[in-house]
Amino acid sequence: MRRMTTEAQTTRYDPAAIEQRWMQRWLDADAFHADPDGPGEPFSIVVPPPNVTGALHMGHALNASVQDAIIRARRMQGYNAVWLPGTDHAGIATQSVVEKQLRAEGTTRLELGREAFVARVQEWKDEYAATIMGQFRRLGASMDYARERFTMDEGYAGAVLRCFVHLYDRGLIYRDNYIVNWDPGSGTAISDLEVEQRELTDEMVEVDYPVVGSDRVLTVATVRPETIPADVAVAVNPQDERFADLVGQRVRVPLTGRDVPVIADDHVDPAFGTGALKVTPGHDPNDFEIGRRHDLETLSAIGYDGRLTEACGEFAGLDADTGRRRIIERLDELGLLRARREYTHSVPHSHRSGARVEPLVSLQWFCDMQELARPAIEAAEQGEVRFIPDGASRIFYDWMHNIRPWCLSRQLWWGHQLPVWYRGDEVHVSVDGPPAAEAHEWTRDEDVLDTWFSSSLWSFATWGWPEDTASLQRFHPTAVLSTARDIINLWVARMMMFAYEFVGEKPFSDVYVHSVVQAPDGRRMSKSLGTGIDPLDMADAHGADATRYGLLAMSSTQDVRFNEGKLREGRDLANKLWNAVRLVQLDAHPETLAGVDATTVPPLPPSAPLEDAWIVERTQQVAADLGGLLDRYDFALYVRELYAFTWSELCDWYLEAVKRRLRSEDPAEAAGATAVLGWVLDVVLRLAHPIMPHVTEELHHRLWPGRDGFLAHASWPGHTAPAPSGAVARFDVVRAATVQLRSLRASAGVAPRDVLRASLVAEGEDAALLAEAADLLRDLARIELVDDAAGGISVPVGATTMVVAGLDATVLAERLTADLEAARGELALADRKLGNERFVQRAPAELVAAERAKRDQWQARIVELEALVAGIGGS
RNA sequence: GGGCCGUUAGCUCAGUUGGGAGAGCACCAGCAUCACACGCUGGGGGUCACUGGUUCGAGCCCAGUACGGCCCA
Repeated sequence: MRRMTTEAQTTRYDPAAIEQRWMQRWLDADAFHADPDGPGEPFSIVVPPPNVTGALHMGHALNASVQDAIIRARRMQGYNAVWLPGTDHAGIATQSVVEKQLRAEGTTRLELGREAFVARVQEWKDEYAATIMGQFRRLGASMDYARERFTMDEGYAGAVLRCFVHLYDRGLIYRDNYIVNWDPGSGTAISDLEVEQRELTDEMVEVDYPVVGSDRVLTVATVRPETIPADVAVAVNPQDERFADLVGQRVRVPLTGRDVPVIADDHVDPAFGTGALKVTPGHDPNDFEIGRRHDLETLSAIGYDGRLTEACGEFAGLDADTGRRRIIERLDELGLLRARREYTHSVPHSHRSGARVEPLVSLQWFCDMQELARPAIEAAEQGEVRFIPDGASRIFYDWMHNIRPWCLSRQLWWGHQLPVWYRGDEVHVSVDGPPAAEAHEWTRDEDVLDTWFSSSLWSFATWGWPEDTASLQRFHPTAVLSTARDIINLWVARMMMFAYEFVGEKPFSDVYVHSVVQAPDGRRMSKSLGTGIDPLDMADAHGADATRYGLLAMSSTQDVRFNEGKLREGRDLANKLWNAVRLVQLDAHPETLAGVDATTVPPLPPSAPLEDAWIVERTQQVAADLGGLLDRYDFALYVRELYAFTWSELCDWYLEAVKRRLRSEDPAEAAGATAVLGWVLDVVLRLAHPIMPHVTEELHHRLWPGRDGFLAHASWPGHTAPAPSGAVARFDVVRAATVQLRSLRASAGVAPRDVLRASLVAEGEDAALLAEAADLLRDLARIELVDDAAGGISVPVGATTMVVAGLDATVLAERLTADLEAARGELALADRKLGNERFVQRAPAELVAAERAKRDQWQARIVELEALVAGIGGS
């Protein structure tokens, strides 16, 4: 790898040029390709395939950041790491957007015909899949792009049909009549997911149903009188004494002359309406269930065109709204209308067309799920598949324990057409269809499979199943699936069921459920409300690294509000690293720098400067911490510790402390400083790389132009936390003293550039330590230690006392008096606690002892401060 | 209507097994200090939603209330 530039860096990091250039280099070098025969333990991730409907949103960007952080770290750790990309055909959603496009062009899919329409959607898919992959690359996602899959590509489509046939042969897939969400706007059935509830004000009417063989009437409340012609029963609650004697009798359905039974069913709420419910299994999902329980027939009053059917007699052909008004008028004329009033309720509408959903019964293919669910439930219970955070498993169990048959067929053209053919009453199910000789006699089922059916094969079909490929052998099961909570049941659970059924093993070991990124107002980001924020815009504004950093910093086990400030924090951190490297480039000892290696802790002689011993120990500690946080999927803490260490320890303290030696005339001193500083930066860049791959790769090559290969392939600095050597505690004493002295100077109004003379008067460990650290005090606190600071004032610094010249006595007295007040407050607190007998008796002994020590320390401190204040006052 | 989660500084959020609250941003004051003004130094700011309980001790455990969000019906 050649050095990219020889001139000094600019003072501000500009991600725009650098990010795109590195992704191109990685791709040109095939840096993210993993071969099944490659070295290392396999570690694989399959991306949750985004819908080809549109572009990536903030949730995708967060998930990509999570997966890339994981896969990059594992790659550096020596695993044979592979991240497989791909997209989902998203049947209903994609068909809808293309149909909308056709409408704008003045045509429809029906005019186009199935073949031409599918070709048209394919064009859309090609365009959007390319866009999506480009967006992943823009974010720095280290996917094995040559492995890109699509849920309808040739091999995958074959796998899908094979699964269907297998489940059919096992008797788990069957055909049945069922009520579906019919969207009259687009002329198809739609899934529950495509339905949204809207509040509407309709009219609730009460209608008399005469009881047969009696002069009584049963009054029924309904908002859909136009479905009366399809009534097959009237239901009351079994506990409802008002109607107990009517159960088992028959009533006459108005307008039709048909008699139907009065039945008792728990579903009926006695407090709702009149307490009597007209049962119309053909037009209401709840009624459909009641119909099944009571073995009722299904009639149809509304057709697929949204108009009243022949069953409605004189009203046939009217649209539902007109029909409703006319039927109410007629009921009124007949004297059967008892009441009418406004009624506000939720009404299902098509998310796509906006039309009011018409529940209708039709013939659908179903899959029985109970048997498939069992191994998946056991896997979760036995910890073979783990959910992180653990709470996500409850969503899984709730659904799996109450699993219902899955309606597989969709009345769409975009998707996997069912491998089902009909000839009269005969049904043929196979991957290849009926024998060629009689092919013309058979008609293929028009419907396609629910998109989630094909998604359920994603963990294994992407590696080439049903072929027994090397990749499948090596990379399945995958290591972790990172996904959103709302598709745990739709997708994750089904992947588990299918993996056990078809490949006999789990699809993944861990399921990491990431946060939902909400809009800044705390609600879900919404396109229609205009609260969506495009992650690619953020990458353009702040850099992809900053966007990744920000999203991971926001991530949590809770849902989170989007906070652009966190992205700016990432941008600032990138800039901080950039400038730390700049300092090294300007000042470091070149030959020494070239010899640095992150995986080898630099040896420190016993005489090594305190700051070196401190930063080396802290760096190992942080490397160990971060490794653990990654294993626990705690990305927010990872990012926070990385930031805090880089900024508040490495840059604020170590760089400031080491500058003097770095620029020393003495080559040995400069080399010693470079060896440690270079090593720390090498480690930090590696630890930051999974979060901020571009800037770290760039800086790595700027610092070490002689090194071969990418930082993306460099070894992980997997240091274990060293036993405390005391260096950290000792440096902390110097650090605390520095802060105290700076604070004193500031409150005394001493100009920052003025160097104050000071002498140490006290004995003891800390005094000796500060004496040794004279250089640090001068550089960091601008305090020059001298033997005798004539005319100085005594001030407490940590556990010792210094005489500092050049401080204003009055200001200092105010300051010390404030300290004294605070100390008295602390003493009072400790006294109160120790005065509580029950605390002394019941609290752990070491805690009581600690409290006593605290009290003694504050007491001594007060005595000292009182003396100092008196001394100043007297001078 | 059912379930899950949240409420901590002006804002966005941390807070591991209960032992006297932290970060970033924002704010105030100072600094053109030779890596960085996307910076440096110092500083102010919290009745941990509310009520009650358990405990020597509660942001943390328990019960209830209010408000907000998400999922399901």
